[in-house]
Amino acid sequence: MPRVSDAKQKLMVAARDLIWESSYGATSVDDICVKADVRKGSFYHFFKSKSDLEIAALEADWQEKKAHYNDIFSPTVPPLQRLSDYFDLLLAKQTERQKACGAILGCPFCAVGTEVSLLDAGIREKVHDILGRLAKYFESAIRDAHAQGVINAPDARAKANLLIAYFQGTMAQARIENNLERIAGMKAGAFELLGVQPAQLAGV
Amino acid sequence: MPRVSDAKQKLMVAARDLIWESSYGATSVDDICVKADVRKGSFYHFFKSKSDLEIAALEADWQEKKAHYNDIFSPTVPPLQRLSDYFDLLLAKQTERQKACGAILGCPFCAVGTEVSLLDAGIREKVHDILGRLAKYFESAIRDAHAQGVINAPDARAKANLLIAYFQGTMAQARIENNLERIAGMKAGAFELLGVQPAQLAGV
DNA sequence: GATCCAGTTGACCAATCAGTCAACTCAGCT
DNA sequence: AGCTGAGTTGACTGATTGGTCAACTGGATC
Repeated sequence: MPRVSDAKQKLMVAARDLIWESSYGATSVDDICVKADVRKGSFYHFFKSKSDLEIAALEADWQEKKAHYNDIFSPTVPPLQRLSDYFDLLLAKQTERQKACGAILGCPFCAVGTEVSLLDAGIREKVHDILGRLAKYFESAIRDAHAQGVINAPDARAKANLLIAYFQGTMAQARIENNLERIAGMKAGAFELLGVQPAQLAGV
Repeated sequence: MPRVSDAKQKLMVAARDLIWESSYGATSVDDICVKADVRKGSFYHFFKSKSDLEIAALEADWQEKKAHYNDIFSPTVPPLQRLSDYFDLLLAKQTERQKACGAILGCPFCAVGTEVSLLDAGIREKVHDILGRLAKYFESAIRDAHAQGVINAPDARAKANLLIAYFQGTMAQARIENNLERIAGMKAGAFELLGVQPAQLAGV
């Protein structure tokens, strides 16, 4: 197999960043190529369309995050600690991005999903799929927390849906308002939503 | 003042519908003009840019909704009844739209806000402003409910933020998943989030 | 060193984009 | 009747869009 190329990866990273920092519709294939330092012909050698690239880029983005999430949501960690660690990581990442590009970007999956779900079924399904995977982490943490008696959530799935919706809504608000405080306050909001007693939070 | 024209209104309605049913970026000025049956020159007679039209269309959309909301959230209505009525109206409107265009569209303000908040400061501020006005309805209903002892929410503002975030997140999910059930289940989720005792819901 | 082929290149295309403009229409006013 | 000016019209522009293509490159295999 002659020639090793990192053009495909560079295109996916460039697409993720540009689309996150503006939008899918406002990001052109040319923009992505320039940022990735890859010529247009190479773009269409690796991806059959802009939509095709975005689907691959979303999956690659998730795969990268998944590794961290598997650590944070490890069953060896107390369930409320998992959620606390997750919100800490999220705040750190958003703060980092804010420093780099001057704005709060929110959730890259939800943002593009909301934008193109009525235009591109492939992207819609990919985003739906990825958000479903994220929900699984929340669900098992909630189920474990209920089993340990630190929260009352007989229906873990329903409670996870509540939490995920609150989470996504807050991320959307943070983006629209360009307001990091929304994200900073999310941990407290999540624990309030879960009905966590302050006593349970000692050391978390 | 010679000639009465409804072109401006027709353009705003067409823009709201087209952008809601696809996206801001994917909706062209030509599309809007065709749907409104107005020529391009007239468009730029009334609005100085596409962004300018969208800002006006968002405000017009809110003004139309505001009248209904003032009825639903009237202080003469019991506070939990207000919320219940609001979620009923929301479900009815989304169901109606689904029949008309075959998809769940979610919140028109949040969708466009998420899409363009990093590209267009004018639209971002308008969306931010409108979502803030909506939050006021929730806040006062929650404050009244707390005062009457039917829920426990000493900080009505914080609880309203929680509810609004859940609401917006659910609407985004409904759009991404094209799933009416998310909206149908939102009333129950909202009351669970508020910690409403089932006994308080008799007749609601 | 000939062959192979994944990867690269940049010119190219038709379609579409937001926005412009000068000419035109027509109801109300004097 | 003639003027005024808000509203209308459709052709037009230059830039940009997503996508195509034939020619080319260069490391690996035989």
